[in-house]
Parts: sequence; C-alpha cells; structure tokens
Amino acid sequence: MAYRETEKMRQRKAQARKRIVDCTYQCVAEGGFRSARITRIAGLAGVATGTIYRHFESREDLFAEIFRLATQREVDKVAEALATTGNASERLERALRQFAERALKGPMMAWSLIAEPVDPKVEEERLAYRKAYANLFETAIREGIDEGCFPDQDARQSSTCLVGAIAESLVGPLSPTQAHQSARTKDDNNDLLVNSIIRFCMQGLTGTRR
Amino acid sequence: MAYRETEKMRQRKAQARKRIVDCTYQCVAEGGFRSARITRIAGLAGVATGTIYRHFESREDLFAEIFRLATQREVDKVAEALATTGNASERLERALRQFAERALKGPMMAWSLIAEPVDPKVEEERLAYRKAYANLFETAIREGIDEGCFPDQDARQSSTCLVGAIAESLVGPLSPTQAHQSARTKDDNNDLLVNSIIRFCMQGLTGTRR
DNA sequence: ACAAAGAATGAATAGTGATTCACTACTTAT
DNA sequence: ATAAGTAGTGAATCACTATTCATTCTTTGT
Repeated sequence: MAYRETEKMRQRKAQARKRIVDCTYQCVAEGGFRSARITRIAGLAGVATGTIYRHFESREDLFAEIFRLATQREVDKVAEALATTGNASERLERALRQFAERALKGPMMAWSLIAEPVDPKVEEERLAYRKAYANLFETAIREGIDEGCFPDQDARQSSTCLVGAIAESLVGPLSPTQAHQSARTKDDNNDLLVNSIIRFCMQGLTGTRR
Repeated sequence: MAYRETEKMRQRKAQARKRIVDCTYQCVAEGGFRSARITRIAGLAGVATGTIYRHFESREDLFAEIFRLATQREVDKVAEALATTGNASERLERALRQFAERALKGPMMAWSLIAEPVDPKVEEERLAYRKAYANLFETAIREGIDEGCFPDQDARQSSTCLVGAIAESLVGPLSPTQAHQSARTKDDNNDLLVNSIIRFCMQGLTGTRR
C-alpha cells in the first residue's frame, strides 16, 4: 500500500470544506437559498463543482448544514440573553429583543431562516430551529412561573405563540421585496417595531397591562 | 366574418375553467401544491394539458388563483365570525376559534396555505392572505379599544402577532409529517390546543389574566 | 523513482415536468 | 355548403441545473 490519509490531508480537506461552507453562507446571506447556485459556490470557494460533492451528499444537504449553522448562532445568542441576571421576565424580554434585533440587522439571512420557501430537508431544519427557540422560551417561562412573575400557564403553548408572534411581525419588514428606507428612519422604525412586539408578548405571558 | 364567440361558447369555456379550478383545488387539498402535477390536473378535469394553458398563463398562475380562492373562503368565515353580536372581545375570540378550528378540520389545505413552501407568485398571495386576516383583526381591535374592552395599543402590531401566534401554533399539528392519532384523541387535543392559543392571544390583547 | 491510493476536476449528462405549437375538430355566419 | 375563425389536443420540446464520472493530478510509503 502506498497512500494513507495523513493529518496534513485531513486538515487540507477540512479547510476546503470550511471554504465551501463559508461561501455558501455568504451566497445565502446575499440572495437566499433559492438563488445560491452550486457553480457559483464552487467558484467562490475555488474548487470544482464536483468537489462540492466530495463533501456533501447533495445541494439540499449542503443547505441543510448551512441552515443548521446559521441557526445555531442565533439560538446561542438567545440562550446567552436568557442566561443573564435578573428575573425570568427581564431575561425573557432581553432574549426576545435579541432575536428581533439580530434578525433586523441581517435581514436577508433572517428572511431565509424564517420565511424563504425551501426544500423539504431544509424545511425540516427550520422546524427544528423554531422548536429550539420554543424550548428555550419554554424553560424561561417555567422559571418565571416558579419565581411568581408569570401566572400559571401552558408554557409550551405560550412559547410557541411567542415564536410565531415575533416571526410573523418580522416577515413583512424582512421581506426582500420591501422598499429601502434611509438608515436613520429604518433604525427608528425597527426600534418601534421591536418594542411593540415585545409589549404584546409580555402581556400575553403575564396577563398584565404594561 | 364567420365565427363570433357566443354565450353558449362562453359558458362552455367557463365550465372547463371551473373544472380545472376544482380539480386543482382537490389535488392541492390531497397533497399540497408541490405534488400537484399539471398532467394529473388535466386528466382529472378531462382536458388536454395544453388546454390548461388556454385558461391560465402558467402553473404558478393557476396555483396563485387556487390559493386566492381557498384563502377567500377562510377569510370570509373569519369575517363572518367578527360580524356576529357581542363586544369586540367576544367576537374576536369567536373569530380566532373559527380560524383555528377550520384549519384543523382541513389540515392539508391549511398547511398548504399557512406553511407549505411555494413559488414566489404564490408566496405573494400568502402575504396578502395573512395581511387580510391581520386587517380584519386590526379593525376588531380598534373597535375593542373604542368600546373599552381592550387597552389602548398598536392595533396593527397586535393583529400581526395574533396571526403569527395562531399560525405558528398550528404548523406543528398540521404538518403532513405528523403521526396520525385516533379521531377521538385528536379532537380532544385540538380543543385543548385551540383553547390555549386563544388564552394567550386574548391575554396579549387585554393585558388581563383569564 | 515508482506504484498505489485518494482527491480534484469540469465537461457532459440526466431527470424532471412545465410549456409549446402545428395540427385537428368545432362553431358560427353567410 | 363554405369560409373564417376559435378551441382543444398531446407528443415533442425546452429549460434548467444538480449531479456524475472518466480522467488528471497529488500525496504517500517503499
């Protein structure tokens, strides 16, 4: 026998894979999944199209992986916000704000994650992604109930409603068909938007006018 | 000149068009948009595939029309529920219930309308559809504020949150990948589901625990 | 340096189903 | 009956890229 995979090769392959992932991420962040072509991705990553298939089963699998990665970042940020100090209500509010503000800051990627029509395997990831948020919120709501800052309620159901309310509120503003506004106006509008989403959500949770 | 379109012909064409629409509706209600093939639709409607294109620009246009029709039915039902007697809060609650219960009764079509990945033209219709619900809710919320049964709030924002909360809560249960349950258990679960969605929504609106 | 094995290439292919269009069959007015 | 125009047909075409794979290039151990 002559050739045996070495550490060096393993690393080189890992690098190539990483380049592919990064370039796909970039393509998606620019134009969504639908318009991300394998040939373009390969070109950007500096590999042949066939090489993509040495690293991923199919375009759909590649996209599913990108979705998972992009998602994990976001979910982690929300988890972080939930791990800060303060009572459950304060922490949850921070988390909701984090979710919404980050989405508005990277609108195309956020739209792809939340609302772009995607293939079945990617859609599955999306369900998992929404579930992940809901799980985080659910735990926080449970803590809130124990702490006494939320009335007793179906925490799972409430968490789902939170995810839906935020996502729906963002779909319009994130939509790629939205006209552009000046940076200043946009930021102001976004603040207002985020605040009113949060108000509705917190009222829904606490049953208390604020 | 010899041939001139007559009433008889107009009617015959209208009939064919209706058959096409009905069969498409049926196909979508059975398996969603993605799996509805033009050839199958033509076969069911008893016309040649080419004939479809004498009535609709493209598959996407046909689907957009089906979406619009299916949607209109649902929106009308919600509007009906909002036009009953009682204060705004009661009427809104009836409307939310109507929305959710009808969706759970025709799950495949509801899933297609709410969550199935679709082509751009159809997606546009979906945005309009969600907007239509939001508009109805918005009006009702405004009335509620005037009547004094809801505290002052951003009615547009709240209505968007309502749509999102319901839709998100339904996506899981409607998802075609969901395992089947016995009819009895399912109905019970659905009742519980609808009730907890409504509780969250009404709390979000009123800021009052219930 | 050589042979064995793997990695990379990218032009050619394939699969899919929507869409077309040359043709036939009808309908209508004279 | 005839001519002129319209509706209907469905096999053939098209469009679109993801995917393949025969070939070339690299790496490795002896």
